[in-house]
Amino acid sequence: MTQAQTLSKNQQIVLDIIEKANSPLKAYSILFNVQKKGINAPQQIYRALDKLIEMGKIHKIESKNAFVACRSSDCEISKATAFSICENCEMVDEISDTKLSKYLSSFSDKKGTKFKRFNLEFFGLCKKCK
Amino acid sequence: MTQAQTLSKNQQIVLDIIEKANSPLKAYSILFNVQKKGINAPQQIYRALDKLIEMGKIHKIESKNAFVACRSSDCEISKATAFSICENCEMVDEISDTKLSKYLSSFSDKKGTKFKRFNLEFFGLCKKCK
DNA sequence: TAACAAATGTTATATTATAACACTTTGTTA
DNA sequence: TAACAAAGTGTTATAATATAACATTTGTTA
Repeated sequence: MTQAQTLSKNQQIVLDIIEKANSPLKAYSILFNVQKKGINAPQQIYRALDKLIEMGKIHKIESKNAFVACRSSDCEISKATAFSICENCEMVDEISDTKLSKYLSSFSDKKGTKFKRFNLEFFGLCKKCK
Repeated sequence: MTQAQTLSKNQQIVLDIIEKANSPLKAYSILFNVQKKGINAPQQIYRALDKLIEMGKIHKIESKNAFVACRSSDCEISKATAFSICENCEMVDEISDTKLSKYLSSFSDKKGTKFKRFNLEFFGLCKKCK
């Protein structure tokens, strides 16, 4: 039973912007968007981003240094994330596929080592760009 | 039949260093290591890195902004890469698992879209750190 | 309400990566 | 082999991404 998290002011501002966006946002583009709200420094953005990631509210797209809102229920606090990324228009979709998620969560390497967490990024062309 | 690639001077220098390392190297740490060899600027490193990635000689670990030599034959010009990353000591191993590679290479999302390329990063503790 | 944890605001700086331009070397082909 | 194109090099400058450190405020809980 996870406690419903209440967000701090800056966390809520940053999350709102990311949720409204339909593509991944970069930290500095978030910063430029919130300067009217009194947030002036990168630190304030990065701190909010860190907490939102911890809470599983957003994910970082590592290959793009950009952030998207979590749309999945599978990934439970970002232990198991998968994305499709369009190489042309930069669009990113979170992949929510129980079979894939189970397969990778239970994957172990040749030494039998299991892992706590994974992040998978697929690249190709989205429907529009094909 | 792929043509054996001959490397340029800088490409060879950078590749040598990455191959000798037993953990991922960052661009600027490569730079500091080769200044005695007359390479002075980040550009020179990044250009070599880009080409080496294109050739499939090295891979970028996206979550660490670091580079490792390719030890796999599965990944054919970096179309299908998977790594295990120790959260404690930062060690990275390339995962070479035919089944995993086939499964992910033929994966398609719910709209039936297939992808050209993927990168998978697993996180956990390595044998030493457990 | 005292004590502690979490979040904030701020300045400064570290780290990662690319732009732009002049020049050289290498490879191709007429 | 001369002429040209393509790839690579060297260099200066700067853009983009991210963290350190510290003083203060807010929120929580004993």
